[in-house]
This record gives sequence, structure tokens and C-alpha cells, in this order.
Amino acid sequence: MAAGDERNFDYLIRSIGIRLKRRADLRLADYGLNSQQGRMISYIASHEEKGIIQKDLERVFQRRGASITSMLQGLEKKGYIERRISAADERQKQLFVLQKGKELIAEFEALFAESEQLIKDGLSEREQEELFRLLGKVDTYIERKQT
Amino acid sequence: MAAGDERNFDYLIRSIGIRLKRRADLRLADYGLNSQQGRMISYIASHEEKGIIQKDLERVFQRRGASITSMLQGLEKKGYIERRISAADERQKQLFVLQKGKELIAEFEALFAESEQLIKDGLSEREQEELFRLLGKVDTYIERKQT
DNA sequence: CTCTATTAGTTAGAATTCTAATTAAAAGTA
DNA sequence: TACTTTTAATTAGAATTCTAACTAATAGAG
Repeated sequence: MAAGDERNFDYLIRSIGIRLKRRADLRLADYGLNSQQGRMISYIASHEEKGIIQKDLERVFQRRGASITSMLQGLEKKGYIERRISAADERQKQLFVLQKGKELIAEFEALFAESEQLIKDGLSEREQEELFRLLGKVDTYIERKQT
Repeated sequence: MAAGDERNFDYLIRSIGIRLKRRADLRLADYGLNSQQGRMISYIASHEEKGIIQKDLERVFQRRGASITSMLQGLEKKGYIERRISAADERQKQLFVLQKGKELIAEFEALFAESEQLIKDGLSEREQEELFRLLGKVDTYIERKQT
């Protein structure tokens, strides 16, 4: 940042987000995936037992239905996941991670843990807790304001 | 967030960023612009006196040169800005906001101030200061780690 | 039961941002 | 000066995400 440039909340949050994304994308490039795809495979894997459908991903990843369809079509074509029409409701598709995806999950988890650690490293334990608490508070507050 | 879903730093930062972006995009849609374009016009306006070129925007907005070129071409075509080849260095283009852009700046500033306020509203004065300090610390720390 | 509204997902096409390769100017080196 | 490297910006083409319009299935109301 050059002197005189504004550093407001909006800037800082976008900046940190971009830096984390760049770093994670770089680390997953070897696998031909990006960080969003890694996160999605991980998320599906950890929720498939209880049952998970595309609608759930719209909410968690805050993306439109069309975007989710497109992402999942890509992951399915590459053989990472499978989508099966739900027996109970034929509008829905149940999501499952295939072997090829399962093999990478440890890698994804390690990467995301590193991102978390990168944030924590610059802070004391007390600061980590405080930042987490404040971010949670802001996220929840804005969420309520938007609905 | 459903129960059992992970709320980590990475998630919270992305989530807040997406919510702020959505909100700002919505408010600027009337003008046929998005929040990134509004931010860019504002930034150019407040730096054109000292002189600003595309390279500066790459750094501030953390986008690739090709992305900046594309964004500015769009804003130029719509008549919001002007790019003039620098007299001192013909590789560079000096950036200026035209009348049509200047007329909207108050609007942009008000909108971004609202975003800031939205974050602050959920927090006490002491919490605001603490969050700002911690985000700045994390941003700076990650920036150093990446270079 | 029938009609209407809502919900889950898809498609087409546009906008944004990216990577890689390229052009042209300026700076560094010998 | 001549050659090489670096820098600023551009282009082409790909990837991601969006909106709007759509299909099909389910839920709700009378």
C-alpha cells in the first residue's frame, strides 16, 4: 500500500480474501483444480452421509444456482463427484464424492489448515480469538441486514 | 449457516466480502456499473492530480494488468474516464476521470461509507478499533509472506 | 381433486478476470 | 553505441460466475 491510499474495512477484507485465494489457487494448480473446487469437494465429502443437495451449496458458498450447476458439472465431468437424482424428491440431486476426489481430500484439508494458520501466525492467541469473534459478529450482523 | 458447518477465518472473510460486494453491486446497478467500477473511478479521481497510471491500479486492486486494461477500456468506452499517453514515458497511460464520472463520485463515496458503517454498526467503538487493527495486522503479515 | 405457487435444477448468453504471448518503450550493461 | 533486460500495456482465448428464461416436480389452497 502506498502512503495516502485508504485502508478501510472494505479494502482490508477484500485484500485478505484475494491474497488467501491466490495462495490456495496456486497450491492446487498442480491438480488442475482451483481453491473453490477443492473447498466444494471437501464440503460434499463431509456432508454426504447426512445427505447434501445443490441447494445446500448455494447457501454455504453464497453462489447462484446456475453457478453451482456449472461448477458441479465440471467436477462431475472430471470424475471427482457424482450426482444422483433423489429418491424422495426427483427435483433434487444428491451429491457424492468419488474415489478420485476422496484421494485428494487430505491434501485440501492440509491446504485450508495452512490458510488458517497463516492468518493466526501474525497474531497472539488472544488476538486470534478476538478477531474470530469480531468477524463472526460482523458476518451475522450483515447477514441479518440483508435478508 | 447450518449447524455443523465450519466457520473458520477463511470462510468468514470470504462471506463478509461476498455480502458487501453483493450489496454494493445492487446499489450501483441503476447506473449500469458495478462496485469494482465505482471504486476504480473514485480511486482515479482522488489520485489524478498527483498522476496515476494503470500499473498503480494493479497494485491497489490486486488485479492482473490484463484485467485492468479490460476494466479501463470498458470505462473509457462508456465515457467515464480518459487515458492519455504519458509525455515522460510513452509506455505509460495517465488516467483521468471525465465529467460523466465526476458527477457520480459523491454517490460512490456515500455508498462505500455505508458499507463501512454497516460493518461498524454491529460493533462497539472499542471493537471497531480492535477489528480494524487486527485486519490491518493480518493483511500486512500475509502480504509480506507472499512477496 | 384441480389449479396455482413454489422449489430444484438447467440452459443460453453476457460480464469479469485470468494466463500466455506479444508489442513497444525505457533502463541497464559493456 | 549496441545488446539485453525490464517495464507498461495489449490481445486472444479460457474459466468462472452472473442474470433471465426455462422445465419439471412438489406443495399449498380452495
